Amino acid sequence: MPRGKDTRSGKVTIFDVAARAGVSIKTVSRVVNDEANVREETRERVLAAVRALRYKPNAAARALSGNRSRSVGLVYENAQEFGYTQNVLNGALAACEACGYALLLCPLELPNPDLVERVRGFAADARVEGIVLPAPIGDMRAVTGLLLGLRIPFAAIAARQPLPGEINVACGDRKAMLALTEYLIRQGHRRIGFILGHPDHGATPERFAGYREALDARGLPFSSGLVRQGSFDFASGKEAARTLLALDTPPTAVIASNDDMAAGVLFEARERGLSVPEELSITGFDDTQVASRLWPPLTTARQPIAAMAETATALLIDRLNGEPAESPERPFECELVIRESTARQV
Amino acid sequence: MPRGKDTRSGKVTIFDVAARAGVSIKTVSRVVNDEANVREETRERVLAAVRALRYKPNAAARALSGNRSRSVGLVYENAQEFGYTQNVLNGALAACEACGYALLLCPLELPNPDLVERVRGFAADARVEGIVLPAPIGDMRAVTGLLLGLRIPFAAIAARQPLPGEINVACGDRKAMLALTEYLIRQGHRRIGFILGHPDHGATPERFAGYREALDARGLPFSSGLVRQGSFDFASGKEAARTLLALDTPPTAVIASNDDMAAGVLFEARERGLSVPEELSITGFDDTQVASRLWPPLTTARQPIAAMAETATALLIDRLNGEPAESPERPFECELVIRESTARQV
DNA sequence: AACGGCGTTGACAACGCTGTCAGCAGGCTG
DNA sequence: CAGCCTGCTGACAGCGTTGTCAACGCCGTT
Repeated sequence: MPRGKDTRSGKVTIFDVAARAGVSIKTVSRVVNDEANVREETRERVLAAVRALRYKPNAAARALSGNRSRSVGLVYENAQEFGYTQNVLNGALAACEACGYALLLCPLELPNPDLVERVRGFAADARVEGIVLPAPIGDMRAVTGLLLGLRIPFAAIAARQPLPGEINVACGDRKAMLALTEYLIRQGHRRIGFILGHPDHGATPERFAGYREALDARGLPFSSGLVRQGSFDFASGKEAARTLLALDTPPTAVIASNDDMAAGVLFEARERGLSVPEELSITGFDDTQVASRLWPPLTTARQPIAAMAETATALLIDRLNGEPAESPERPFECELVIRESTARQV
Repeated sequence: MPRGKDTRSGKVTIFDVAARAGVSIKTVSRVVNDEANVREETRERVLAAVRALRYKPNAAARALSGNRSRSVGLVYENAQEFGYTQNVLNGALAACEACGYALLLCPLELPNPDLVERVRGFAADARVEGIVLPAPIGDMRAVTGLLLGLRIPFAAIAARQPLPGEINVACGDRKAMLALTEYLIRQGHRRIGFILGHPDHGATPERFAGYREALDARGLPFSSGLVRQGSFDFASGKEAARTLLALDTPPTAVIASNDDMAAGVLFEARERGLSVPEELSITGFDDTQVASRLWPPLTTARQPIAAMAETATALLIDRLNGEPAESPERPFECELVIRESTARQV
């Protein structure tokens, strides 16, 4: 008598399904895993049994037997500013759910001297098949090198220097920043401050390039005195604004490389009693949740972060399943969002 | 010859450890799982072998054999406002990491007609041993009833009606709101608006009770005309403020039951050209990230959400391991945080 | 008629661990 | 001194799947 005759508990195994469909467990396995070489009629008989018994394959047994955990990891920077990561998380979860994968999280406090050991431990403990690396992690050679050595596939989101052959999903930062800057210029601004993002992020030079390109295109002089280094967080935006607004001839507009820093600029402007946008125009980038909740709501560029994360994760899972997954040729597009933090300069 | 002699691949199994330590695999298992009845000297020999070989037990095999997945689920409301959930997530992850558990996520869009099916599917697919239910999920009978029926242990965070015998971790909302309200009264405010939280949240009536208690204690009349229903999100706070500020004699201060709604109140005040705090004092609750990034930064009550989530998760895992886990007797304490969104009423 | 190939199916052995139970000392009790 | 308990250890059988390989029937070919 075959195993698995125990009907009282909620545990339905592959034996129960096989018995009901009148086939061997191997055939059930084939059907459940969508393998070839099963007669159509047999497949349907098995599927009927699966439905009738509400059979769910046991994940642990699958993982053990097939040596595949069906889970991917998300290694992310656990910053106070969570808007970006929130979107990444939603996108990655959506892709995992669609493919029947689990998502395991590995928050990172940066900078972190034990970075490599932490990621190594995560990969070993969690036995993830692949890892999603949102910016700036995807550009950290310590991490990507480790994963390459461990032969753990990964997918980067918005990496600056995507490794050849590895998945990377980017978006048209440069183009969007160009449009954002041109918009300010059309509004009459001539002295436009710029706050760079975190130097490790791939998007940082891209966005800066868009800014410079717009100045060139409109024949405005570039002045490095109007550029400040930031690190994508509120505090760095505030600090950058402090020195920009203390200039003898301060800028009439400030572009922050993301929304969190723009919030810092806005805060600093308030503290100085500057009215926004009348005396200072401010823009962010990303259109995360914070952008529309500040007052005035931020003019910004909407980056489809969740969609990018979903695509990256889906591509990663494809690759794990042996399908040739190429990074999308055309990057995702950003969209200009004009709100009330910017005004015509008179 | 025993199995597991394969040294070339990175896979170190319990057999390798047993061979090196000169014991049976069962003894290695005992040591790794901290079971009793192992001689101290044997234990140390095994531990030495574990370290030398960098042995990590195979999670899938453990799960299959022991019928324990060593993972817990987090079912949460996937709202735009993510500050609360961000803190819950961090706390739950910390507890899981400390105990060697994995955390699986189940975001919920609320309201959701397929709620029960979704949670059922999550529990079945993910094979979690237990589930963490942050507010307001912990008060949804559809969910708790399902889990009770499935015999899946759970731990609630800030449930209004904690089920007897089930874990619930709460904090002194009422007391903190009382202090917050008294602070405003001491500042000279006499007409204080109040925006209720989401009716399904346990904290909502608690916070409201604190507000009323403060009015009573100070001999101020309670007027239901100064109370509005909200739902803990930005938009509901803004809408509530709209009707409060349109009153013939509008309040001089508005208490929002959380920071996100306070952000909405602030936004509405700005749109109406009211200066904060000069013409209107505003307070939030929770002290999530947004509170200190708005301008002016919010006076609020700091709720130790991450610590509560960590405690709830740790208690849940204790219970899963057969240890009698009681909800903490004394609730967590909130702390008043005075910032610039409130001022003396002259 | 014999043969090879292909599509389909099933028997059986892993996968790496934990649970169960039996065995073996050594000390204590009657 | 027998008998028993207690502490420690190991042999072995699962756990529920997938991978491997053999077998079968049917087809077309030689």
